Amino acid sequence: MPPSTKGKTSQPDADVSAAGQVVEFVRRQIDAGKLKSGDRLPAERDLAEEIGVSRPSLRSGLQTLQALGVLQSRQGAGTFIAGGPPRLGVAPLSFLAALHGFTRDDMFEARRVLELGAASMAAERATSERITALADEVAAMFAALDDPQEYLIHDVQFHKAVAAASGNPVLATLIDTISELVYETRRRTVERAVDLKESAEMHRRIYRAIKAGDPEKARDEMGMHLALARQAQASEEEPVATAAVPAPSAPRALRTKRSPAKQ
Amino acid sequence: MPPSTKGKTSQPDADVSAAGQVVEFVRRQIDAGKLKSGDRLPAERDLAEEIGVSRPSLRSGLQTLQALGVLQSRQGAGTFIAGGPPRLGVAPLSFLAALHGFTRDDMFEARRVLELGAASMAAERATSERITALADEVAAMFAALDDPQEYLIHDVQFHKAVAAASGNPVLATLIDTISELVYETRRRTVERAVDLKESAEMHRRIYRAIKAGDPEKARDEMGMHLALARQAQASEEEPVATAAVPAPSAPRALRTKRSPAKQ
DNA sequence: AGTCCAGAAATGGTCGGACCAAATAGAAGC
DNA sequence: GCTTCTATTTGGTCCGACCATTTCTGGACT
Repeated sequence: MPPSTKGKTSQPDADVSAAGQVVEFVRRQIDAGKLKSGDRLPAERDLAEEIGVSRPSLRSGLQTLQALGVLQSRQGAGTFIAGGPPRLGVAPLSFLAALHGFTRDDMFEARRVLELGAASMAAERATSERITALADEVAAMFAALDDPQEYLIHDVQFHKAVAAASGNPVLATLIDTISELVYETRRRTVERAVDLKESAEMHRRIYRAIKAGDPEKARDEMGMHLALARQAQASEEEPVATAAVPAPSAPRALRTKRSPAKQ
Repeated sequence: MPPSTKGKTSQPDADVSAAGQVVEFVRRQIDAGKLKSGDRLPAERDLAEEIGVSRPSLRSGLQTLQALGVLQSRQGAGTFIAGGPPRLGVAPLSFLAALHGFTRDDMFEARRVLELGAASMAAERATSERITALADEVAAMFAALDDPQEYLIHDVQFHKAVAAASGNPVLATLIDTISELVYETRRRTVERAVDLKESAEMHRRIYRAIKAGDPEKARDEMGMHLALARQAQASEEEPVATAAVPAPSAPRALRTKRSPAKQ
């Protein structure tokens, strides 16, 4: 058990488990530029041999990477590095919320902080392309005043566009993730939220502030908009807290397997 | 299209894969309150039978949950729901950064947005306990002016305390995650960062603004502090690719700053 | 009686092989 | 040339076995 023979330059993150080796291997390939977005990995059987682990172990590692959103497997086709825009899964946050009782207000507030910052930064440095994208979404919103479903799509798109206009991909990714989580809980109650005309006007004011390069105003306008949005959302609240699953299925006997000696 | 007729809270996300069933099963148990932080899951062999999948498939699902930070397994002991404070792993963001070329500046900027919001919110609603915790950290920092390592610990602790004082666990978790990622890359170059005395004074000013209940001032002070911190950090820049692999130094244009289209 | 330790049991980790299902590529037929 | 069908590739699932670590248990020792 020589603790030093591992002369590798690896971080203290010395996970020597088989699955860990796989994760680290892929990570190295990515860092070295040998694997990039959209690339296809070797077949599992080949990769397993190359890394020096069994196929089950390899799959264990790939499973981890898949959970992290790094990989995506398609049966019969292969395993690929995730493509498309940077995306952080909602699962981690969602589980965290369920375990620690994060409320929707908490989520919304965090989103508010992020979006306020994004709006401010967008006003400071948005490129003309980004600003055009914002304008397009505002126009689409006004054009969809009589179609709530369509309106909502462009509402979301507008906020994503603001996040993108901030020029910071980390911020944009975080906003996307939290928004998705917040949005997930209200999908049903779309229409009757607020007066769409009023809402569209607010978005237009945000857009104008960003275009004018006024960070404070952009932040304020976004703040007002979110305040109203949250209020509207709160009015349709329900006890959607953690333990609200309405008995999805039979009251299965769960604890009857083990020996009764316990407890 | 037909909105789920039932009042079910289940998403349209109908993953019927074996691993998916496991994840969903655990999720339900958590939502229903049958599993909570620190609890121990049944043995793999029992759980597999209960859910109705094979053990390999069960392990696949557990692997996913482990990657998400929901579970933690200990050989010989069992599998447990993650305990302790809410924590979001750095792995997802870290991989995303490696894949999409997020720069350290991007990270720092996102952190800045979050911490500014947290400081502002802390000033608005921090409880006396939280404020006391802040005071303790400030005191510890002043007491460690001659011990950079110790100082850094309390520096980090102070920022975590501010995040906690915001009263928003989502925000606090996000800040913790990003901070960890930012710190991860500079652990080595600790001491020579800045004048510790000056740094401690800045933290004290942040603390005072929060205690005084002045959101704008708290935000400003935090902003000034972070601006300086970033500047100091930038001065010790280096090729900080994640792994110190010899790396054929990919001639790709990946390591460049965000020159295109920005600013 | 209390304490300590070795062996047994429980439990997660790894492995090899086998078969199934989906997707793709290439040959056969029109 | 185009379509269609088959064969190969590839990921998904399962079984059974064995290993490594931890925990429990029973007995021996003080």
